[in-house]
Amino acid sequence: MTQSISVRQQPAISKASCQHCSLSNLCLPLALDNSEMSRLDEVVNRDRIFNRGEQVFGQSTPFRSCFAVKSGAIKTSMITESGDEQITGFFMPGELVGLDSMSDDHHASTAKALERTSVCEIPVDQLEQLVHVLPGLQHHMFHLMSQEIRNSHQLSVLLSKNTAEERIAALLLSLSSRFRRRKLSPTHFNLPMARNDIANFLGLAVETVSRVFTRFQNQGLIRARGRDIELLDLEALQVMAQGTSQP
Amino acid sequence: MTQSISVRQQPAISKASCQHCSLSNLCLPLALDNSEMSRLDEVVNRDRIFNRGEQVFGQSTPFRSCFAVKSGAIKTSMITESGDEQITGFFMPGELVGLDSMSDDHHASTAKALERTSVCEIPVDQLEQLVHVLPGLQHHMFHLMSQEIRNSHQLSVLLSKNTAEERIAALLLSLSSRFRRRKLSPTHFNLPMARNDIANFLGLAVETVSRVFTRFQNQGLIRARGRDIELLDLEALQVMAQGTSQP
DNA sequence: CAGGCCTCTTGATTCATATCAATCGATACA
DNA sequence: TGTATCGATTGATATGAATCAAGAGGCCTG
Repeated sequence: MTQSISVRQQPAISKASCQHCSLSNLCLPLALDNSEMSRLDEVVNRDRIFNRGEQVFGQSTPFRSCFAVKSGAIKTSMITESGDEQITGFFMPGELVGLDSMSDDHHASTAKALERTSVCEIPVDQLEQLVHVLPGLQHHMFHLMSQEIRNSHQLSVLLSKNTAEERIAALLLSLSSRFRRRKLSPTHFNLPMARNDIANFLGLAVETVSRVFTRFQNQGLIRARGRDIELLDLEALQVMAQGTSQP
Repeated sequence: MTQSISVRQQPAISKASCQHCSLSNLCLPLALDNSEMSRLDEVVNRDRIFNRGEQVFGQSTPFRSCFAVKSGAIKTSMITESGDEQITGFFMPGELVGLDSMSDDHHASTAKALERTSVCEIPVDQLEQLVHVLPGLQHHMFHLMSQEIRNSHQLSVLLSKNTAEERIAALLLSLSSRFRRRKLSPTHFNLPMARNDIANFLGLAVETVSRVFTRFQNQGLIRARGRDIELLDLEALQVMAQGTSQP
């Protein structure tokens, strides 16, 4: 039996300011000094809470704000005209959601909380004004958006070039490095999302995801008990993720 | 026999300025008034020419500039560690290439000319400064980058949810609307890219692309002679592109 | 004008993964 | 406490597109 004491994220004793937020070195404040940070503080709508499954915004929602994840996790997806969902990203604490919507007056995607999640809401009109007086923030915004493009291209590569095993290895490693970034264990963590979401994101059937997990387990690459995941052989996973196309 | 007089794009009698460029209503100047445009003019490196197959930049190139396509066409791709290419986008006149690289000091992708192509080079450090004094341009840059994220997400949807036929229909329609935007015929145009590139971009084998083209032709949806394409039934293509998943 | 080299097309076979079907376990529910 | 519901797993079968193989049509080059 594993300890089943749920290690809930304490909502960080933030005095409702970026300065005191434990994520300030990951999130937007990363690019700012203290005085600049307080400018940002003024426009941020702190601590909006969403329960698992609740929608942060939808494709029909007018676009007013971006959201920084504070705790929990969010998935974004596009719902096609024929009604099915394609998950386009998972967002963890310190990451910014909604950057794909800045080219329109309504959101380009739907964002849902994967678990109980708290976010900081950042109104875009105020963000744009702020960016205008804080060159560092502007640069950082370009950086973030560019990163987002790159991630998405990377996803395209995964979807069109890689096998089921390679895709799943890549996802596990991506999650791992994001946990590491937050100074959490990169080898033992809880998946914030269901198998279903993984399958959808990676363009696979749930059954395939399940099979690959058990295969990985039999090969001694991981240990998986539901959402509790342990990566036992990072190197092997890295090799796997890269794909070995040419002989 | 079709007229084989090649309708080469005249390099627009641009007096080397955005004001006189025929693309000013599509490209960056879109967001600017005349005085602002001349500021942009000062930083743009005009009329760099690349022949078919030549590289505009590569993944190892230090990132200094974005490029606006003036005539011709460009493909961008990511080369994976295992050495194979995944095309991430096609860029036509009036479109901006290189936005995925603003988060790093080297390019995130490789850009190659698909045919003889002229581009305007825009040094990023100067662009960032300019953006800082021209709020309209800043807004537009956010818009463009956001659009790029959206496009890429759209590609992911295509790759993971749609059949070969649906993907190809979608690509043809995307090209069509981009020709329309430039006031060219949306139903009769020359593909700037080879079948190979289409296949790669859409995550298919060349043979599959070829087969789908002939199938479409037999169904009376298109007429295809090599790169010369005529869309005969836009509506049917639209229906096809959306995919009919649920019964 | 012939030869060589691409690009594109067409046909036959194979394979990875989807789909269909059933069971199991856990959590929620009343 | 039993029952309904949902998520995950496992097995059997079907299939869309890849791969393998070969030929056809252009286009350049010597």
